[in-house]
Amino acid sequence: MKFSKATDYALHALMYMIHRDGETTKIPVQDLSLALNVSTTYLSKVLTRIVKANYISSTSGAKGGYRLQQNWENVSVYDIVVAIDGVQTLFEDSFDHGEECRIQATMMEAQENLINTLKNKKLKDLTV
Amino acid sequence: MKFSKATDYALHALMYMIHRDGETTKIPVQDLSLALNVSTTYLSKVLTRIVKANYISSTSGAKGGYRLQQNWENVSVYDIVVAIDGVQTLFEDSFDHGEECRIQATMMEAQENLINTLKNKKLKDLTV
DNA sequence: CCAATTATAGATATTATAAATCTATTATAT
DNA sequence: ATATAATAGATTTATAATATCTATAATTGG
Ligand code: SF4
Ligand code: SF4
Repeated sequence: MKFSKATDYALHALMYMIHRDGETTKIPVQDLSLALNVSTTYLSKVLTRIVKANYISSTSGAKGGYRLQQNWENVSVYDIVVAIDGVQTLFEDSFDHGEECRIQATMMEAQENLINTLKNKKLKDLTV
Repeated sequence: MKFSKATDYALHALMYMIHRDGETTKIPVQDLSLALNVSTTYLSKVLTRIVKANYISSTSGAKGGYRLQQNWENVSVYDIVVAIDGVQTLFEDSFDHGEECRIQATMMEAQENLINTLKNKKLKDLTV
């Protein structure tokens, strides 16, 4: 019942990028790594997932780096969580007696509330 | 971002006890273990935490076993989660820049929503 | 008191997963 | 061509959850 550190790193890297230059400049992982105190290789691996999910872009080579996409303002915290950790289920029913079960239903409801909260928070909201 | 299996087992054991006899009979872990298909030793270890939290009682020796407390109806799903896994934080801030941070605040809010949902579900509600 | 039954405690082992590193490769600018 | 930077894949390390094992303590009934 814990978010991964990778998600933590990703969110912070994004916040750093947002505060730095918006979507104008390419920022090498080196810079982010320094700011967050995380190894370049690991952070790069994490950010690659955000690239794959198309919330940031990347360019290799000299003067390359990561850059926010135009749509960044509408990306939600949940989007990032999913990009990093995939779609998670809070509750893994060890037995599963079917739909109408109250334990399952309760956990699902709790999970929905959690997810909706995170869906409703856009990255932009985090900057205010 | 997952509830533990132990919590799963505990909830199911409790449901079993509730459906069996309410708070009248002592049920040996053997029975529960059989019903849930979990080893007696492990299940016992899990249930001991529920005993410690005072939601069920236990008596050793022949004719012993676990029994619901009078107050079981008002025990919430969250109570069980805490009894098993302790108070958990969904988000471990790797850096922590303080109170006013929006990332932290968002995660806290999401966590609160999750917890409140589980607090509002009593074991009794699960039987309906 | 004795034997059977049952929970508990503590140590240990097993498994699973996340976190991190390392190496090699590919892409780009100058 | 060289330096820079991302990516991929393999591998290692760390951590926590899950589970088992063994010994001990408590209770019942004879
Ligand atoms: S009681 Fe509900 S949660 Fe438990 S095994 Fe059955 S379906 Fe799953
Ligand atoms: S930005 Fe917020 S979440 Fe990130 S380290 Fe600072 S306080 Fe923590």
